[in-house]
Amino acid sequence: MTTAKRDTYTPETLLSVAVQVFNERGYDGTSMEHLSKAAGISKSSIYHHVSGKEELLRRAVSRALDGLFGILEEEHARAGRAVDRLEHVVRRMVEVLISELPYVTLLLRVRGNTETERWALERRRDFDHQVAELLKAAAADGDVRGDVEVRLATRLVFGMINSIVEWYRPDTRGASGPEVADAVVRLAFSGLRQN
Amino acid sequence: MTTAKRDTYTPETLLSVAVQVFNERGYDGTSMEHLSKAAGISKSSIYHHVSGKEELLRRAVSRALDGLFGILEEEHARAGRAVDRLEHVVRRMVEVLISELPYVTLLLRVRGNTETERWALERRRDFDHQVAELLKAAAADGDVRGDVEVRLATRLVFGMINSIVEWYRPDTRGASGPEVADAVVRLAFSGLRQN
DNA sequence: CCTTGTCCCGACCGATCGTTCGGTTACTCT
DNA sequence: AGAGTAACCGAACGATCGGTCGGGACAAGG
Repeated sequence: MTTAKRDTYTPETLLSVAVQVFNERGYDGTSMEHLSKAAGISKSSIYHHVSGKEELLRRAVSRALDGLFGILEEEHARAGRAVDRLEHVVRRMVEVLISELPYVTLLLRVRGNTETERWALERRRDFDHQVAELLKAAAADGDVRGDVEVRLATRLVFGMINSIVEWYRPDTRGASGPEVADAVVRLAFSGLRQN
Repeated sequence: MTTAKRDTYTPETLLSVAVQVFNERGYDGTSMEHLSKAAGISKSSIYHHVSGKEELLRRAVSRALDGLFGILEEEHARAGRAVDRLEHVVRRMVEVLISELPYVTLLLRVRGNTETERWALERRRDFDHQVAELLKAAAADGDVRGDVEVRLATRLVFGMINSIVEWYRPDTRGASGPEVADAVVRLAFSGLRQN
């Protein structure tokens, strides 16, 4: 059997390169030629590992979505007061965004041109909806301010969180992951919490 | 002279159609064939009105940038206490985002593949920097909470504002423009203001 | 009438797109 | 050594890309 493979390209190593290029040039703006140059492999060789460009996209957004949906299954997201569960989800969203940065970045830029992209958009909407329900429950408990519509507040907080992919870079000596998570929670909840 | 033109296509009417398609499919994902179908005009006829695909992009992002930079020249953005000027800029940003929605949407999705896109990114950075200076001044006045880094807070508030283009639709009976502006200001500043 | 200029079109250009194919290299296993 | 196969490549595929070209339809001015 081939238990010990030579460390050549695998779909995973190829994926990490592809996602990086996708994020720099945009998915539509990236050609297979671009990918082959970045990976140091011939264009046709890519097809030995993956079925095509769209499979790379599907693998990437799947990884991002798995990370996000995993949050909802964590204990702190399932038990306790709604507002506390919400805070946990928000903090963990930031952490997942940062730990899976390139994959989530790609997910958040999907437009819906292909079947894969539309599937990704649908799952995203599903996730957003589940978090919105959490915020609605917190509002029903009276733990969240009532002068801003729940639906609107959800979208704005999501916007704040998701914007992290536009500027966060792990190498710079700027704010670290936990620092960012703290800042987001503080900023979001000092606006959301009832004083 | 041709003082009274027939109401055929102009660069402006063409632009509004193009921007809409760009936002649906992405700039790179939109072909001139797509544009010609959407505009009800032949592909080659488009070149009678504009020099090409990139000019449409340039016109669109220019319009968005003009709207944003116009805010900084308003009196309420130039005189008064820094925190009040900041609040005015934030509110007006939301209003401009909504009034010029498709153009700003396109601007915020630019990636930097062409010279035009890189120019747009540079002007965006310039605008962001000027608003960040405003927030820094408000922090120096002690009007903004000090437990979140200024640079980080700026980016998060920008993220919240800019996310509006991802979900706001003028036709739905959801929150209206002023309502959204109020919500953003309230959410952002109850987290930013010193209590 | 004829000219002039605007507006528009189908046909076509070279380049590039994502993908396929035939074949070569290089490693693993017996 | 020889067989088998995973990894890789250059060349080429049909399709589509952004853009060009020569000319037709039509209204305005003489």
